[in-house]
Amino acid sequence: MAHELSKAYDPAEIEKRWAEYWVRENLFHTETPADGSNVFSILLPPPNVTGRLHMGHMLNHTEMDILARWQRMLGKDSMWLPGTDHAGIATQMMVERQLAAEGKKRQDIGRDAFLERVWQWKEQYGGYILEQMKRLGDSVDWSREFFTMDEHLSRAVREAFVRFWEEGLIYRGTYIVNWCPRCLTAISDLEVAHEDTQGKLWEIRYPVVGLEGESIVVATTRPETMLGDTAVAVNPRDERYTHLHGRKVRLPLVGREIPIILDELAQPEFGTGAVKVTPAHDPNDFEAGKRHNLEELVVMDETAHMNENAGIYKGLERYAARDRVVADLEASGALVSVKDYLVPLGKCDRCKTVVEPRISTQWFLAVNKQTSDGRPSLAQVAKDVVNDGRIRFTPENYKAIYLQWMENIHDWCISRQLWWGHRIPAWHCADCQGITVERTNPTKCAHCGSIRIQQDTDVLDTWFSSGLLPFSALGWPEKTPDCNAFYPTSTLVTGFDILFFWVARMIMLGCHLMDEQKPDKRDIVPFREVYIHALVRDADRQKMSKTKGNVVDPIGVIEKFGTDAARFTLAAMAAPGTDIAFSESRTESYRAFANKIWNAARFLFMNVDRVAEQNIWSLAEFAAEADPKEGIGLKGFALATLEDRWILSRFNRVADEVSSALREYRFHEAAHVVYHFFWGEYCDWYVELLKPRLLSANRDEARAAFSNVVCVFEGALRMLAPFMPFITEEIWSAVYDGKTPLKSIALAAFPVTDPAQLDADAEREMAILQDLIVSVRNVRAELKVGQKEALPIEVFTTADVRALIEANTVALERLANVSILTFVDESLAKATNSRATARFEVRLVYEQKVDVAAETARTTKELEKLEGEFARNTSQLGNEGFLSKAPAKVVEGLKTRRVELESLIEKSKSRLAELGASK
RNA sequence: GGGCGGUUAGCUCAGUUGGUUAGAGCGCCUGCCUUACAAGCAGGAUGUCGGGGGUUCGAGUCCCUCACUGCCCA
Repeated sequence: MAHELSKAYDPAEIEKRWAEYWVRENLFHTETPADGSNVFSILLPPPNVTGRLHMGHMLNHTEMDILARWQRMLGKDSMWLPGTDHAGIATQMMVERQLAAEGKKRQDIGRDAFLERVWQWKEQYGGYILEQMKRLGDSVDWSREFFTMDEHLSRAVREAFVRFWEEGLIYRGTYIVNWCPRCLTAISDLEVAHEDTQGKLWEIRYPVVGLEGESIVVATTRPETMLGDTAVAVNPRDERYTHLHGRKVRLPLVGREIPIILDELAQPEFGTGAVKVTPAHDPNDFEAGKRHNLEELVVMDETAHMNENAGIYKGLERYAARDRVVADLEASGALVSVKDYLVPLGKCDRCKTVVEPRISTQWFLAVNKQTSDGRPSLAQVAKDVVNDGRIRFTPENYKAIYLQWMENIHDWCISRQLWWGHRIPAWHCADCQGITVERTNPTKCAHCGSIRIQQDTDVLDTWFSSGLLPFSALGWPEKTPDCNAFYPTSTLVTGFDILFFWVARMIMLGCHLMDEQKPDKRDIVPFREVYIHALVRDADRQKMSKTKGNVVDPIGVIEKFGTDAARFTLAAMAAPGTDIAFSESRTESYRAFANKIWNAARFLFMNVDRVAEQNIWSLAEFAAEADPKEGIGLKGFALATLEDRWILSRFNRVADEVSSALREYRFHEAAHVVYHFFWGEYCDWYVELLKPRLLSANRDEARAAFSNVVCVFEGALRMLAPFMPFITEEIWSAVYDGKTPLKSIALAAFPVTDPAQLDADAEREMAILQDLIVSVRNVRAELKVGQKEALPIEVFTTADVRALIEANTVALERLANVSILTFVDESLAKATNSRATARFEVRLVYEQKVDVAAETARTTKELEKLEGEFARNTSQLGNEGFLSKAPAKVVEGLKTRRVELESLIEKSKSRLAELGASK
């Protein structure tokens, strides 16, 4: 039979099969709808082609997949767009490494041949991470897969560049930029990681020209740059130097005379209050240099070796030069002191080489400038759309972080001196030096008509192209049906580490470039919501890092516990704003959950087979009734007993709780709710209560029971499917004996609350019954009665609870192992082997008595707790302010509780007295 | 230096607008191979919610302050 499940749950086999099936069937392809009114669209943060899946990806993908599947099951046109990023530096480095193994450099083979090699590399290894994504079960639309260097995406990059150029927002200029002397390229501010490093502070004496014995002492952490000093700055308010205004100093070692300038760059409070100024090698000095028209004397080359301007130091690497300069300063007596000093060193994000500020000609995107046609700046719009709620951040505090960053943003250096990437579409004229920027490759200079033009050699920052993805991947600049239907995307799920790199840039670029396509200005944003997820750390809360060796490999976790368990673990731990301390013990427990689902299915199928043979009921009857596209409540559920009414009500309530949680990205809550419902309610109580009816000789009763138990089970599978897509797919298919009405559970409907199926009475009554059963079990455990020994019990209670219990004696007998149930007319509070609650008192009829000492201790503690609560209750209810100000509901609750407390305290006291007497 | 966060059971973490008895998983203790599940079942123990002060009828939740700690930016 098609619903035969293997005895042991084996995720590896199941997951492999379905992962392949989903891809093969193109199951998650979404046709483009006419408009975006019923769309849920989400863009995958494209992993680098060089990338390998890590735990951060798995969290990120799990969350997106839960959202995408949930929305799809809610009937949305759910489209999750996958792709990879060409990752300029990273990819270029991979191929350079290959070349190095052959003893070659990229310059040896030339640009064209090199790019050929990169493409080869990409074809061969670039799809690795996409294959890993398939193992995660990501429900992406593979038919729309993109690569940022694809032709149509490259065209979008070019169009964006040309437009910005035409609007005056892209400009070329000579500025001081962050330069990586190893990668040999400029990098943006964001790609520099500042790190406090133990260094030194050298104080150097610069003699004042024409004033014998006078000098200025400057402090520096980079003495080698003194070779490029073109001034010394003092603060105009600093009286220590007033008499030196207008003078010059003589640069030690070099002998050059340089002016003393007055500038706020020098802070009187700091050290001697005087600073050396090296405009070509420090960003602040560069600014000061501009203010004072100083010469920008470059003393290093692009590889951070000293150049001819450094005189005798020429050819030395910067740190070797530093040692020599310091030694020479010391020898000449110009060195005043050396102190240990914590230096905030900027390092290249990619290769950790210390960044060298360097003057060079680069391309920039102006972010604080109005466009030539009078539109507000990119940064302004990017702030507006967040301030006015067109984009919403979760957790909310990222809004402030984002806005603050946007407030202080500088122009973006978008050119990189790499070969791999989108080459800048600008042509330089050898005759008139003019720049030609066009949509199609020009053949002559737009300014002088010369044909001696050459394309700029730089490429664009990778983030420039990824910043366009929310629309370029949908076909922009064309006004495609995809742009119409899927932009703005519904939500963006990503980590805070790329909040500025990527999220902020998508907002700037998206709002600007999509403005013309979206008449409703609410729709210009690249996404309506941003969910920033946490960091996955190791079990000890340490950041995972290769150097620490504590990196958890997601594929390893998947192989050990299964994808479903790994996904569920991450979901269950993904509370917004809180880092995840990933632990295998948690994963183990969620594999146990998967196992529980598996065994529940086996149990059902085992019983189904039995009754099918007797022609009582079969799965075909369920399949005939089922409408898997209908998500409201449960259809075909027959209300017969308390547990039926209860589980139906709980199912409906939980459906709503899961969706509410997911709407607010509270993945952990959604996971917990569905976990507890399936295990703690469906398995532990409903199935247990239902077992006798499954075996019932009464045909109608048995049929109703089977129908119900399978009905809820199938509904629960649909509720679990976004979290655990594999096991639910496998079992759902089995429920239909392999003849599913839809190609996948992923296309079925997610449960939605039917208010008519909520039943508060049933839930309240069930709680009493559960309480009674647990009380009996509790006393049994204390008496150490064997599991198999049935005992008579006596119950003292009110008429309505009595009626409730009488209607459910079978349940009581089975689940509490009760032999005979007797109702008595007198309180059992004092009786031995008893338990008292506010609704009933119950006693086990058993000659052996409980451990009096242990029972006394337990009851004493209970009494203390009750009395504590009673005292608080009394003081609150005796408080005028409370009575007049607290909501009526709360006051009523406390009053009801007071009556209960009085009764419980009375019962505990008499119990204690009785125990004392029996000693 | 500027900004943001965290401190709740042995461990890792939840706790939505202040409101009745602060929860989960793991771990721990006791008893069970009850034929769906030992990856299981049943029962149990465990918290001065970092310290101090304040607002309030009422504070784990809001404010101030101190301590420790993490992150981002410069």
